[in-house]
Amino acid sequence: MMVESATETIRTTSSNQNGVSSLSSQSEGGGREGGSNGDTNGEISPVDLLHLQQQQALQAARQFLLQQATGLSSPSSNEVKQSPVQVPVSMAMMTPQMITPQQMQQILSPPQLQALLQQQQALMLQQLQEYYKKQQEQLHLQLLSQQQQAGKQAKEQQQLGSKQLAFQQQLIQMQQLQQQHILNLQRQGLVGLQPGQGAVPIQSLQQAMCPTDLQQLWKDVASVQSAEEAIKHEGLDLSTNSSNSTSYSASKVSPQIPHHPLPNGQNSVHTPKRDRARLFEWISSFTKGESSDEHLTPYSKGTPLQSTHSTHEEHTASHPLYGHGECKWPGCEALCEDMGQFIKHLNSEHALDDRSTAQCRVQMQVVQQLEIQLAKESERLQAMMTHLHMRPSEPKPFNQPLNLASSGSLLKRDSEGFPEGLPHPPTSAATPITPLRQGPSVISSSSLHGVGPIRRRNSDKFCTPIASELAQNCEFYKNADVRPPFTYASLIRHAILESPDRQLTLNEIYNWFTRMFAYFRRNTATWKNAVRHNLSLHKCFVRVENVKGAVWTVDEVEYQKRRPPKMTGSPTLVKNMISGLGFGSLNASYQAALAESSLSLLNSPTLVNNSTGASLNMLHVGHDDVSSTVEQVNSNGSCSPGLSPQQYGHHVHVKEEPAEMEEDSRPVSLIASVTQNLSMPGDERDMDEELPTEELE
DNA sequence: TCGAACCTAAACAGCA
DNA sequence: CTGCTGTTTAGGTTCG
Repeated sequence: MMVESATETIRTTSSNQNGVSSLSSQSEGGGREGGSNGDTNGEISPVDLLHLQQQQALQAARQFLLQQATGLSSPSSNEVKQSPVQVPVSMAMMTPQMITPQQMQQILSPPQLQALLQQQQALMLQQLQEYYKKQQEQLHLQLLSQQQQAGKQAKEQQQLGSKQLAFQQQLIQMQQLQQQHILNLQRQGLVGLQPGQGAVPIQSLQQAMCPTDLQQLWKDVASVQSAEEAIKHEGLDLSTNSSNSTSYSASKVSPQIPHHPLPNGQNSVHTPKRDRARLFEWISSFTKGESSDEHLTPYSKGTPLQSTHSTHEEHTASHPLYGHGECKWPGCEALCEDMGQFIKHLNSEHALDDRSTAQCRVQMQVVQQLEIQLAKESERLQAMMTHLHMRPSEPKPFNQPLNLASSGSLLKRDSEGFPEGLPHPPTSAATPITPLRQGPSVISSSSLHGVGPIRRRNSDKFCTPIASELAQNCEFYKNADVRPPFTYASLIRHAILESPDRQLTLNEIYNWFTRMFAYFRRNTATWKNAVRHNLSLHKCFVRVENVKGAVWTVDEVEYQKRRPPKMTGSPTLVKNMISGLGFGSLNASYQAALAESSLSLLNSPTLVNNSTGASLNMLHVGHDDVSSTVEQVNSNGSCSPGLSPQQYGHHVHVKEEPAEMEEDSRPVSLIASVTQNLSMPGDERDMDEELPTEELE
């Protein structure tokens, strides 16, 4: 996705600004120039011509690089439209160290980078080939014109013949040189791929983009420049030189310098002097911070780096290119004892020359990629937030579970059905999303309550166990008028289990709701009715007549049984959960969640062995482990610790039983309770599937 | 499409 | 009579 758009960006930039045609037009200009030279100065020697051609070639190649870099700094409208958050490269170039290779490695995924680079490689190679082709045509034209001249002047025929021969030889040499150059670029990764070439050596880009490699990459750029210098100064002799100096492992990936043209579309057949002057203008416009300041993003604006840089970098106490006693120029790492030495080093080694400029361009490219990536990620974030109805302007809590964000009803399946049993993504249990949420100031809109119920089972099912979720977000729910992502049943159960005696009166349940959740401080009639409804409806809630009145308890077995663990939703999740019992390399919080999940899973009747008595005991033990250990650990601490494990599940099916009966039934086994229950014909709820055998089978 | 689970609303009864 | 508690029914949504 990102690669697509990135290349698209490049393409649009190129097409908009004559990127592709600039080379050809340039070579055409060069051709005309060479042609006129040939016409007017027939005396020009082939060697001079060749030298001129070479210089033109070098100049064009350099210009080509410059155009790419310049094109980056002037994003087209498409780019702007495409990535509103995009940061202009100009200011990034001022502080090349702002985005380190490590950061780049972190942000850009290797496949993305690789694909992008390959695209750019292909494009660049294509253009280079095109350029060389033009050069060859040019030479042929000149040859032709010379031949015509020769035809007119038969007198000098022989001389010309030898001249032609020499010229042709040089032409061949020139072609070899060009091929060598392309090959050389390919080796260095600057041009890596023939356009039609499908198979690309898949190398680990991550490895390629590790800091050391990036440094090497910088050095490589420098070597390219050196090679070009060599070409310039040594004429034809460069081939061995450059290829040797750039013997570079093909497995390395160098950053591709895309072919962005000059923004003004100028042809670049300038003399080197003029080119440098323009280059200096171009760079100094950044270093002076004139135009770049308006491009500063909130991220970079006002940072120390930026501020020091925008003043006068050479004279500030701290230099963005200087740190830890060494030069931070990409690929340099020269040790400088003090700032003065560094300044000296900077001025001598990183003066305004082709190499530094090329490095600047590469850095710009790096920044550009990062910006594209940032824009993409920002877009994604926006889309996600929009999807979750959590636009940044909205004061809704970020930590709000997905389901309740959309409507504001209780979740359909909560941790109750898969109660603390299922593993949950570390979103709420292990990962610190919490800092992102907005906290107590969050007051939900009326839409939260006005809209009908929207429940999502899945998130409820596999997300957070109520205990850990509540433990983590206790304060949040207390203050934020946000509907908790749990079912009434799970909340009631949690409230009861959290109580010292694991039993609550209805009013105490009400109080727990209002105490724990700001949401339940209004619309009391509705949710209280729902609570009562749930208490009555679910068999897992057992009403016990106490001396002080009726209290409600939880039949954990029934609760677990109530919803058989349908793990169809995420088999791998279950698998991982089970395999995660080893708790190998997970972090502590997630281990806790896993432990909770695993224990709960063990409690699940479907996973327990089927022999009645043992299973029941096991059930009890395991279940108590979950409830007393996990729940208490994970709850917000209000649980009373003094309860014996056997207290769970003892009040099973004592509904409508007299209080003393309940008291006596405490030590009684579950079987006894169930048997008792069987004798109650009125309780139909307990009749279906309540037999112990069924329960355990 | 169907069933399960859940939510909401409401009717009703019993009791203090 | 009122309010609380508890039960039951009905209708709706969501999801597998």
